Amino acid sequence: MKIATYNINNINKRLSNLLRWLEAREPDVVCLQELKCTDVMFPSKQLSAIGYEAVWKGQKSWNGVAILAKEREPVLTRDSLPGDPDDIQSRYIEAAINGILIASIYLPNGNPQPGPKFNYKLAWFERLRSHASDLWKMDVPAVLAGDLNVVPTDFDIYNTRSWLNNALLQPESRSAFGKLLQQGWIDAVRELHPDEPMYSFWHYMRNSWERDAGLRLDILLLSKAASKRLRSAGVDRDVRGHSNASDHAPTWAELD
DNA sequence: ATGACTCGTAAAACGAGA
Repeated sequence: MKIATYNINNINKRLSNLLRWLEAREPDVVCLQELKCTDVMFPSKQLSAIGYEAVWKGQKSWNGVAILAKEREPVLTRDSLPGDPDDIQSRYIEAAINGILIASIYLPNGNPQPGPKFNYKLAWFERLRSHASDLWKMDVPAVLAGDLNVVPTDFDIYNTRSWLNNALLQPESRSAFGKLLQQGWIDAVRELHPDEPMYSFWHYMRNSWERDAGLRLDILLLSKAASKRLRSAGVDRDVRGHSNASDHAPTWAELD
């Protein structure tokens, strides 16, 4: 069962890129982020036409998350992260598919820092830690997948020189990610590829793709029951080089 | 280098993204 996460950076603007990748790689489950469309604008008919059913939580202009499943109906379990009823940003959706609990996560970017956006990021991260802890205790196959907007270590970025003040590299962001690992969650791609950077994002600016000036931001965290089934993981890098591409590439893990 | 791309939105050579 191949489970992928892909920050699509506007699903309607890049629908042909998405459909092309789905047909080529045939992932069983796809967590999408940055839909950048309202609920009524989500292209469910086009996805259904190639065999993917979906649950989604849209928002005008920004954010927006979805979960797709091939030849299956995802069973929605939540469409927001608990802990702040006043948070109206669409950044979390969760569904059960074929016996696995799957979350699609678009963690706040947090720039500029310090400031209110960074405070929101850290507060959101703390809510995620709390919810992840509850899921861990359930001891079920679960996958937390998404754009976590953190560069976990200096090995996960081409060069830190121009990024030192960025919210993605701050010790507070890295510590918050570290707390998820301390709960026991396994970083699937890093687990199977400890010696390669495995970037998943290349900025549109400065010829980042051509220079392979990347960051590893898109991550799949596996519960104990899910990690026992981990067989392979990777990044579909070639997708980043296509015309009209998102600045992120699909990242995936295959479970037995 | 408060830069650089890309886009949505609206009427700002702007803001958000990362």
